[in-house]
Amino acid sequence: MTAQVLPFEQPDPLGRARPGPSQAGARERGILQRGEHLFHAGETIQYPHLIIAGVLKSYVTDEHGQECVIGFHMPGDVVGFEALIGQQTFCGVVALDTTKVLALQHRKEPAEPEVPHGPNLMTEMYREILRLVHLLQMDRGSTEGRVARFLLDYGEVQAERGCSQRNFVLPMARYDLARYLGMATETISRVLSRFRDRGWLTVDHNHITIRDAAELLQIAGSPPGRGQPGTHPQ
Amino acid sequence: MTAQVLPFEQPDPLGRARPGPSQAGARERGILQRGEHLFHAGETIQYPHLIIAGVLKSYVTDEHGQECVIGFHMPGDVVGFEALIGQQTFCGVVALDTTKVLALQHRKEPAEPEVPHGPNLMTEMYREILRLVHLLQMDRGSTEGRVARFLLDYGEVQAERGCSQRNFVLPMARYDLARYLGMATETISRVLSRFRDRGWLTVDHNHITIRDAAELLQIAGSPPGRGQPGTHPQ
DNA sequence: CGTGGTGTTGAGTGCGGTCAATTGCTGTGG
DNA sequence: CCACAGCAATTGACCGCACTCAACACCACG
Repeated sequence: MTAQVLPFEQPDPLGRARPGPSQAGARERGILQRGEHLFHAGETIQYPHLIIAGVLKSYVTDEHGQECVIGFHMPGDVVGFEALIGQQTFCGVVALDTTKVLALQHRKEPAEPEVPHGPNLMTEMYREILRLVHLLQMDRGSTEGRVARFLLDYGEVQAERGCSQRNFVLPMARYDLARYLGMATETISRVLSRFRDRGWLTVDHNHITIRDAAELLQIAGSPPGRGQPGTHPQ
Repeated sequence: MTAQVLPFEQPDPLGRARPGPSQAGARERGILQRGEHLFHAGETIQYPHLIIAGVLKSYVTDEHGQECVIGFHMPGDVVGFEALIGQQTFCGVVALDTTKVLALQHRKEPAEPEVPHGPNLMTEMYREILRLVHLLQMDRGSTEGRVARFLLDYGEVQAERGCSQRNFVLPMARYDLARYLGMATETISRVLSRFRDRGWLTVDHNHITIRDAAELLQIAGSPPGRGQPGTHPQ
């Protein structure tokens, strides 16, 4: 890590956020309450931020006010790499829960030694591209396929963090999940209920336990439209 | 431009391509016939390529063989920036028409002067991210909205090239367009016919003339589902 | 002239969206 | 401690958009 921690003293580009219940001074220490924005779309930011704890979502808003969730960000992720190339943020980033972030100072000296962060930033952007392509691909499938794929992917992320791959708590609301997967919240509910009825998983509010990953994987990438041709009743 | 033109002598990672009708030696000079691949997915490539003439599409293929078109690339675009960070390509790139490309040599000297291409590559990747987010956002709208948005966007690209913004020839087949916009080819046909019947444009095979950009813009980002609420009968 | 690829158009249907009612959880005040 | 309001999530009813299947038109080939 060549980045250096700053005391997180952004002047006040966050003033637009609702006057949340957070204690004065909490935000300056990098604490965000649920619903508070880390960045707003179009903002010019100083530093990328490392997420210490909590969850954030990044989203864009279309001309009709509909929000399109681009991604969820967990502890260890870095958001706001636009700071490193002097671009405005193209999406808003908001806390889904109480969240702690850390501003990362980026060395700006022109005479950069060989591979300090440069490759890191590039590979970070490259991974972002891969993530978006993956999301784009998901969008083409059926709603069941999208939800199944999301749950499996989320399980893998959890596993990478040393948590259970099959037993986890979704940190985001149905609405956010729906906006991420491109469907209605009711459809999320229905699909989860369907999976539960088939015995593929158990659902208790946001607590998910995967019971049959094989079946989920089976339909994870299934195309929309009618199911297996030849299987439908006459 | 700090890139240098190479005589395009890729050994033969392209051998997998179908034994196209191209003359021997044509490909070595950077000429691709319709259907020939510039890159295959998973390939490790040496240099990014500048497109001189023609059109390419980049795509990924899901586990069911369905291809998902990520983008179309026109003269002036650069594809294959993975070469600069030593990554494998994540998507295939194939010519939609006779195409001429140029391999760009990338200086690898560690002591890079200040801003030779570094920012260029990064901003290139950043623009790719923006493009993907835009595409993702489009996917949420109705089919009419997606086609309208595509035509308007394509017109703008044409205008940037000094061509007519309202009168152009689409270089890709209906199938590719459908795969790009996430719909069936029949739907593309139907939407274009509908636009034509409404007098918004004229269609002659791939030759499009936009006659009412305002109307197209109106529905460009319209959400799917029923039309204007309050307008439906009773 | 036959043939295959590509685009258009029609018929039918199912997935998933909207609308709406109900349930359950949470926090707040009496 | 309970009543109530407010919000999130679930479930049901309905229906329209877009997909599949199918037939046909149109070129560009040999």
